[in-house]
Amino acid sequence: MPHVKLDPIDRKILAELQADGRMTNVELSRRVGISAPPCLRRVRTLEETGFIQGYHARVNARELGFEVTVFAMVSLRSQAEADLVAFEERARAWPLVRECHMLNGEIDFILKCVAPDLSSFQSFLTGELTAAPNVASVKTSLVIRCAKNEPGVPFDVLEARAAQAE
Amino acid sequence: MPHVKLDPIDRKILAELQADGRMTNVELSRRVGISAPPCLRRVRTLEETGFIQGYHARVNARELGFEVTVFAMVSLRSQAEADLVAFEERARAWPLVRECHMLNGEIDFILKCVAPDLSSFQSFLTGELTAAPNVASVKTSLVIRCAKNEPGVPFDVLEARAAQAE
DNA sequence: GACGCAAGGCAATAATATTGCGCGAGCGCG
DNA sequence: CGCGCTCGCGCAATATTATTGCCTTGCGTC
Repeated sequence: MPHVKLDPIDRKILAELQADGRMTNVELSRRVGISAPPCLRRVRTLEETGFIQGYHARVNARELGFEVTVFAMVSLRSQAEADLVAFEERARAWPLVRECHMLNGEIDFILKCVAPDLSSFQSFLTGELTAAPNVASVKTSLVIRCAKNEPGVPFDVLEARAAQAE
Repeated sequence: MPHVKLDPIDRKILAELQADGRMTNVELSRRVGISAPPCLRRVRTLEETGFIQGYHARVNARELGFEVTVFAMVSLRSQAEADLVAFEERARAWPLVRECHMLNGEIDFILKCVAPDLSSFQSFLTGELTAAPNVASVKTSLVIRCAKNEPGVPFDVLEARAAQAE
């Protein structure tokens, strides 16, 4: 059931919309080489089947006053499934936490956080995160600068693999 | 120059477009409470001033065959600026690396990587990353599961601060 | 070769984006 | 106070785009 086969046109559509989510359907159809109506039908299908999960504007966090990005490495006391889930739910409820990934190894979770400034992050850290139940230790690293930020999928790698599959 | 003042309508526009980047301008104007033409003019201004940096479709990496996400913590031998920049440029060129952040503390960089499977990640790890000049050590953590992934800005926090500023 | 499906294109229509223009509110100054 | 300026809104007209219906084509099967 997983991995319904996509043809090269579908992959091109995904690549184009990942790069520019507001491209008009006319422009998109031109780029992928078919006319507008079937192109739109493909896009709708990709949305319905979950290949496209949504569209978002990327906003400039710094300009909006979120000067600080921090990665927090969290270790828990108990790794029982119920405790892991409890922590995940807590993480989802914290607005400053934008991502929460469960990891293997020493560290149980890595959180990507944003905050207006260092002091508001620190009050979150001491008042909420380290104070949360079952949290054993938290190590934080401040982001000095961001050299690359391209969430999504490397479509060039995908195409290379698709060519292989021939 | 930074931090031009945005009014509540602008912030609402940003919040709505962050949540749904393909919303039509008429729907957006309805939600923020003004008519379509001035709403579109505001959006254009937000784009030109860099508050909106782009629009992107969020695609399902797993469905596309990228089963593996890994965080790699990289330490360099030299932290001279030229060497940091050299590493950043290398990171930008690796397709599997989707994010590269420079950190304070022990670890110099954290990379967020995706790969079709573990073996292709490991070949990247041993063949490219640890083999790169100036790389002293790399510690990797496999993502078991993702509990939260909402890149962007918490607009509820932003509104709370804006209310404070009154 | 006939049938049926899947996918595309064309043409018409509906919806949306975009532009031009006039209006009224807020503001600084005489 | 009142003039005149500016800014941002809304309305109306137009251009562009999205969407639908329908026909055609290619292809695999029987």
